[in-house]
Amino acid sequence: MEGKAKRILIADDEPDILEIVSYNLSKEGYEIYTAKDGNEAIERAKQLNPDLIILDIMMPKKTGIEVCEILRTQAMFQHTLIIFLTALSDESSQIKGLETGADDYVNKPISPKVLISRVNALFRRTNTKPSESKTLSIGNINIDPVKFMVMIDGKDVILAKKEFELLYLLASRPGRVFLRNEILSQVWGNDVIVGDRTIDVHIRKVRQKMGVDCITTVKGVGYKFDV
Amino acid sequence: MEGKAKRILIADDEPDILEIVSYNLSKEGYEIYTAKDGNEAIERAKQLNPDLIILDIMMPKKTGIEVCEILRTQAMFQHTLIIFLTALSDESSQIKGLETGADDYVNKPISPKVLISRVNALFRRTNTKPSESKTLSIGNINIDPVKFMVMIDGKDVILAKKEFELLYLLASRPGRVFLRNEILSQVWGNDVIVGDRTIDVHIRKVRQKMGVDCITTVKGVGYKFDV
DNA sequence: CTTCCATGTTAACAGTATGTTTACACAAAA
DNA sequence: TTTTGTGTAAACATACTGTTAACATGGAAG
Repeated sequence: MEGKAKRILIADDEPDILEIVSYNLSKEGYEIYTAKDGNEAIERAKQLNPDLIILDIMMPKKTGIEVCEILRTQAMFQHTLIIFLTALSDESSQIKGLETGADDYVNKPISPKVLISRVNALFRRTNTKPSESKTLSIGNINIDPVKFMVMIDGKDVILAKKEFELLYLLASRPGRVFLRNEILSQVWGNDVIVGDRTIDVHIRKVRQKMGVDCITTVKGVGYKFDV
Repeated sequence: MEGKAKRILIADDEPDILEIVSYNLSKEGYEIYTAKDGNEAIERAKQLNPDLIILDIMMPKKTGIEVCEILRTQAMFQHTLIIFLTALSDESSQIKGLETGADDYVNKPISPKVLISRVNALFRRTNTKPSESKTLSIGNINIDPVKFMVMIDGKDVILAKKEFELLYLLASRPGRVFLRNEILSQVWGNDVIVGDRTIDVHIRKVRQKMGVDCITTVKGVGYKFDV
């Protein structure tokens, strides 16, 4: 059910707001990142590629509107959710915000509960597209079967097909030990017969390419992905 | 340009509201249908299978909340957008509404313009796929599907039709890997049968003409546009 | 300490997926 | 008609994957 912690970037120049929102959303199981002004928001967005960006409108350097406009011109952020969170409650600001390409517009003073509800509602709606939803996140490791990509601390790791399938299997149940037989039947298929060392060699390649050792050997049993 | 007029069902027991909302949304090009109470809303929803349902909460027969709950149990309405439009502005109602499975919650008195913005925002998000003829920018690469042109660092690159379609598909989701099958069905169409090397040849031509290598091969899987 | 066995490591091999080039049919433009 | 360019196919070249085999290592049991 879980699988993936959504990443949320919050940009606001008021530390109080950052703290309140961060606290409440992280309690809901989201991974929270923050930025203090418009420029920092753009920079961090590019680094993190978050699932949702919450933007204050009145910020130093660049306003939330400007940030939104800039991000929306980039293909990378075409599908990123954006919520404006602002004290400007007048009608035209709201319309402007939504037309800039935001997905929601919430007025301050904010109620944490309402914000959480709206965030959840946004994710509920986008989650229904099953294509993007199988991404695994364990710590700072990101495994995306759609992009066929592994990211560690924001850096890409290119794995071959079998290597990726192997890693994905292990990472799908972090901490759980997979017997060699299980791995064979899941990654190679039941009817394929391969030598004993084949799994080891692939494990080695994955370990090597990832740099981080997140796969533990359980001698006489199999392998597991470290939690 | 546009595909097809979106259908919106509005349920409210106040004729005035029905009229104002209907008028404003139909002016935007939507097809509008109405219902006067909860039961009628459910009935008409089943008949019409609308793209969006706008529900008043305080209605005779069944409240908007009840209607929403009932609809959401039906597979048919799992992906239908729902907006609550209500005079109940208190926080808990809003939360309740959103948690029932609604996609937005707008308070009365309504501003037609705000409502329109929010409706548009919802559809913008779900419209995703087909020919979202928007200019894409990735880094210093600009792809304009209207002019059928690609610019790199301000310099024009002329691509043939198929080449352009291929590039545009990949660039529409930078980082995402497209399987060979996907590429075939999206660029060539489902029924067309072409040889194995055809995709490669086109990829090569695109790479060649662009000068920059922004397309990565994922062996055994497909191709992706580098982020 | 020695032995044994499971796994780690490395290099090399074969098969396959993709890259590359050329050629040709066909359509559009001139 | 000629000319030019596009899309596809075929043939060959290349690079990489997946696999094996041979050997190294390391820990546990005796």
